Amino acid sequence: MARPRAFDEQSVLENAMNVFWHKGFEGTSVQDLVTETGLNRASMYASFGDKKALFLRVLDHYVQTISAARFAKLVETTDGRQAICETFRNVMRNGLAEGRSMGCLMVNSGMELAPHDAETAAIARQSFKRIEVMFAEALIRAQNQKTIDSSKNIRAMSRFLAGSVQGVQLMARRAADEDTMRDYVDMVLTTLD
Amino acid sequence: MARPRAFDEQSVLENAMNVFWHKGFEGTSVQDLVTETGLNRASMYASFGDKKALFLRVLDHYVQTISAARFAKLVETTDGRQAICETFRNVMRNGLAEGRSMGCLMVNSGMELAPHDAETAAIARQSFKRIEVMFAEALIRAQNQKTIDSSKNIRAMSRFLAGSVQGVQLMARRAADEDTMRDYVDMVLTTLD
DNA sequence: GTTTTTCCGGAACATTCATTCCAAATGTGA
DNA sequence: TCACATTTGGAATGAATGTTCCGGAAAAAC
Repeated sequence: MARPRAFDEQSVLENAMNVFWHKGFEGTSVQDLVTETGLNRASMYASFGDKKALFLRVLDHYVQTISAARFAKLVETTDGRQAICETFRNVMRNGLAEGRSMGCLMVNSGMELAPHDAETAAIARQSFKRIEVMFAEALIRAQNQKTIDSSKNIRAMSRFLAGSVQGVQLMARRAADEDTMRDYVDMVLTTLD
Repeated sequence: MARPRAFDEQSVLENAMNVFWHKGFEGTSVQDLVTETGLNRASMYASFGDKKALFLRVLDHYVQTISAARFAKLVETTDGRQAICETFRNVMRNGLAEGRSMGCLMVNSGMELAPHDAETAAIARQSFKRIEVMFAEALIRAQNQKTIDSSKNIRAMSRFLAGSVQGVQLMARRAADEDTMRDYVDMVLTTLD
């Protein structure tokens, strides 16, 4: 048949993701991508299309790997209240751990591109909605388990929590100190009482 | 003496601010600035230095005008609790009003540049701190006025409120719908109870 | 070993980028 | 009115941008 690809698509996406995540879309040049992925220019265009197309692939990859891992506990943990608490702790821990301030690629991209790029705006909006739904489901579980009050407004609460988790990502990107983040998260979680 | 300037520095800064605010630092080209300010290329470099220097001037201008106006009620309103509530409503109203999704230039810039640019990172951090202090002072007032419980931890609360106000700016930039923003803000304000 | 199909390396492309330069224009003070 | 100091317009700079193209390399199938 023909010569097979010398690169692994997943690991190329992984590397490209790190560049975009760190530098943003506009801040990343095609040269950066070539250098960091080790992939040849021509191969990149042949396999992924232009910069924008690659970026969208990267965004998808981010959702399926990083984002999925970050919110895994939120859907898996049967104890609804614990699911929420652990998710916030998880996001905070990640934010502090990732050496250079990264935050969340989806939040960053939404902020940078949403105003000019309808495509990215739609993806970010959808991503936000999904997180909102996950929180809502955890809240319903918690109400059934009697660990949060039944009078709480699920929709308002889930919107609040989804917004707040983005607040944590924002602080992480700006490399806020640990104390500030911890105070913020603790206060968010008091709304469950 | 010599030929006087044909432009007003303040209005140039105003126009430049709108461009940076809308498109971000990397997304804004010098050509954009020239076109939008109507100022000549040479005059721009002579009066403001390079792109980065102009950006820092713009950031300062933003703090002194937009940001100051946005948080005016927070320091002026003697009723501490009302000051906080009105500030959130104010920020939300601005976020919804500014046609194209803008958010807050300081938040946007912090997200975009903080990881690579220490100068901007420091300015953003300082700006965040100032807001935190304003909330703290309003909270203390409120405690003295017995409109919030004296057992509340001022430092944690002020950090939470400062973080949350940025959450609102984030939603505004991503053009979240009004209902979602309102639910979010209402929930933030319940923490005062 | 030849053929065939794809991939890879790197040069080449036009465009845009931030920045600089210079001559002409301009208004002020003498 | 004249000379001076500074701004202004626009061209020019060179580097960096995203994208394409082509000849040679590589590996599977015959």
